[in-house]
Amino acid sequence: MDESARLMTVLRPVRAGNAFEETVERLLQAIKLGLVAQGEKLPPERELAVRLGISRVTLREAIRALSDAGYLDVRRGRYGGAFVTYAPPEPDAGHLREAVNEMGMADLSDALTFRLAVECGAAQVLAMSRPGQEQRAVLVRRLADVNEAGLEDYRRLDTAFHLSIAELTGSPLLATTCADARSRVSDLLNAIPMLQVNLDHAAVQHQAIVDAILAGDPDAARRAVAEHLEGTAALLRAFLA
Amino acid sequence: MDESARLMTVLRPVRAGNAFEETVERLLQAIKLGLVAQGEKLPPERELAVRLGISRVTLREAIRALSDAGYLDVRRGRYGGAFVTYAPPEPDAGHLREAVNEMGMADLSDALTFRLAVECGAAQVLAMSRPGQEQRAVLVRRLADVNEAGLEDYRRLDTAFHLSIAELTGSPLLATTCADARSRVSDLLNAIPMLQVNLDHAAVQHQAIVDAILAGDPDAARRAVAEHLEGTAALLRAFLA
DNA sequence: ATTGATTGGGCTAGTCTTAGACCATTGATG
DNA sequence: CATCAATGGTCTAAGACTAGCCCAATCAAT
Repeated sequence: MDESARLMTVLRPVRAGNAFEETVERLLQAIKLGLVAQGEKLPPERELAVRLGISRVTLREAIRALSDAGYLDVRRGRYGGAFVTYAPPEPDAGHLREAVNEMGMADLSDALTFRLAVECGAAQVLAMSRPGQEQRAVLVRRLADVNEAGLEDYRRLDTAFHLSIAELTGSPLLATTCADARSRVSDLLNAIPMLQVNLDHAAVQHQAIVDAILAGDPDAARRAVAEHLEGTAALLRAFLA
Repeated sequence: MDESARLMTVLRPVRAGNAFEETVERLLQAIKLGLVAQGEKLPPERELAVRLGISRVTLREAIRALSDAGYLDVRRGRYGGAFVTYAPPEPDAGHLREAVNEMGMADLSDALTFRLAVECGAAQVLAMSRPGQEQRAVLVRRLADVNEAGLEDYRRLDTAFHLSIAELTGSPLLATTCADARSRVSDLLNAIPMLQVNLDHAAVQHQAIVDAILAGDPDAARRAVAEHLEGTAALLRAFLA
């Protein structure tokens, strides 16, 4: 934990891969977070390439790879586009072990710690900021969405709820960081079976988070998020054992 | 705050610039955070290029730019290297306004919010983790370093103290995120005059942070960090007005 | 003074990436 | 059924980036 260790932290690779690989990751993030739901399509290639700051050629390579991997269905012509075909796999301990083996235990622990820190931080900041009527309404709406969701939409709307907390702080940096943190564990979360007991428990914890934020109580918000995420982490560990 | 807004969050540019620009930013981060102090030198080009995952040509362009801008002094031959010549400018309201104008008020607010969230999150996580003897010793050591620092070393050791909290959580993701958050405001912080009153105040707050972490009290840790950073933000605002 | 190891300086051939133009397909609409 | 706008498919020339190699400078050790 000396200076040289800190130097290593900052002098890490400038780029996580080539443009193609990074683009695949980014699109996969949008898909797995449910930002483009099954049946919907990505923006047109020309527009998307501009948004991502890459050439159309590179974007098309990435889309081709995701299409080959079964995440997208690309259709030509007017009203065509790259349609999302991905549906999260059925919860299963095998998938979970597979996902954990792919990332390694160290990275798993890193990802869970990271998520805990940034989501607690976001909730706390939002609670401190005394959100206005409009923001409160969005938060309550997202909570209701999760509670009304069927099993198919649950993960997606749960993600939307969690991300909206960071978004409502008004900090784009915080929003993208929370999205990043969430996407690092999304495959793991998808592997956890959705038992009614757990969903009920989660609903209570979600309510506690919203209550604390609406009450402007950062300590309670922090605690509620920590409890919720620790609960999820415990489920993961139990399911792994 | 609807789905399309969330999509924009994720479908942002894949790369923040070309390899040259990103490399300049990264080196500047290491320099401004004081990870390579004045008079010290960067690792040799060949080694650094590997660490940063770029070619030596691109690295050399970046070093050249920083050398031209007065941050580095490059010397050839054995025992040569790229020596850091940068010293933070004297605190001054002019510098501050300049820095703020460069980044814009929206980005400033974003950066401050971001830092508040991630540093509070890190402190909370560390407090929850019940750090071992060795970690506690590092934390106490860093605190002592700040308190014993002269005016010249204060900023650098203050940075080291703050970053060590994130590092001690054992999460590389969290450590790099906190380093990123800090570097986004370092120019602003450098512009604040170091009055003894403020330093004394900061010392008390630093102590409160360490006490809370050592006591394993995440709420107190969160509160202490929030108070400390809010104090800094208040100084900034006051100095801007 | 000579040597040798270490480090920055520079060149070249090849690959990755981009910008922009043009082609092909689709399906709603008149 | 012909049209047309939106969208994916393809090609090319130019620029960005890389890997690998060799040169030049410096200075401690001998």
